[in-house]
Amino acid sequence: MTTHDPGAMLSIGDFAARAGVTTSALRYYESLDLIRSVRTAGNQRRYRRAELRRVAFIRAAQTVGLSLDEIKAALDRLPERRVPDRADWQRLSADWRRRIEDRIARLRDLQEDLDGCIGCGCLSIDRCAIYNREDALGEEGAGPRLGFQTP
Amino acid sequence: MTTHDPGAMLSIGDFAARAGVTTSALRYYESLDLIRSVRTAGNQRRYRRAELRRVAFIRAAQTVGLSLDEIKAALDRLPERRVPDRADWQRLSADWRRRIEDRIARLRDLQEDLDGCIGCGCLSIDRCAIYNREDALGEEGAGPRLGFQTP
DNA sequence: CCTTTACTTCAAGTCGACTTGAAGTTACAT
DNA sequence: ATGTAACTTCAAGTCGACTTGAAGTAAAGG
Repeated sequence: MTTHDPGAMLSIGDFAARAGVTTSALRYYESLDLIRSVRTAGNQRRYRRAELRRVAFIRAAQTVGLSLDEIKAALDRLPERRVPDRADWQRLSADWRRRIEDRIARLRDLQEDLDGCIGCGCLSIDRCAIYNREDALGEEGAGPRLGFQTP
Repeated sequence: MTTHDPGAMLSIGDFAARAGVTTSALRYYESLDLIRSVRTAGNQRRYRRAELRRVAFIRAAQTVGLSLDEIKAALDRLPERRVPDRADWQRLSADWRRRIEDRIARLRDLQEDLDGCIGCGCLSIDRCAIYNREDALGEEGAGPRLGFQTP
């Protein structure tokens, strides 16, 4: 901690500690315009407490499987001038809840199929429900194919 | 298709087509000992049809968020000599179902929290349930932090 | 026999989300 | 005033799961 002035803006170290992320992650987020900071006379970053909410949103959104690009798109819909209020966040989180529902549904499907397909040791792979679930993979660029699809 | 002999082993191209993955992915899986092939006199790979089930398992497991390392661990518990039977696969899938349940539970928690926390626009980030959900992140090596946790 | 298509290996490239390191600067506590 | 912890930028490294490309070999159809 640098100072104890209650109303002061936070240094990157303090902010990172409160946000539960590393300072390098914060700089990275800022480079992507996900969060903002102001600078001191000596060029150091200072954060408003309201930015904590943005970071919280980013981390939570990530655990639901959103990419930083998608998160940026969501955050960009927040008002520039005023501090986002309850209604703003609610608009965002509605979108989000649909995603969670979606993901849960996918997992449920997979689990149901487990009972009837791979679990049964069947050989009819071409007709296997699990197997034919994700068909639109392969053939388009580099990088991990699976691991987490953000549909 | 190379030949129409019904009982023949499959070339990598045919196998890939049936499995719905690319040939390069198959070679990669083989390099990790996830699947096996035999070689022709001319050093080309030939696959038994039973291997299709392994690939189906791999792909399905990936959609649930397992890494290839974890999948290998699971597959290594299958018998070496005989072709895996219904009981073998069922033993595996039981383990698997627990993982799916786990993942669903996590998402449900997150969704519940959404109703009370970020959605409300609260400022008490330090007490926020979503925010404090994933604390054990940061500080251990490179690579993506989030995106999908395989706990 | 010849041509095409499919295969072989191996090294290097790719993507997202950061981290790490180097070289230098600022701010706070004594 | 000074030591040191915290900060600055920028380039390069990392991880998993593949893909891409080059250079060469094999197999099937005509």
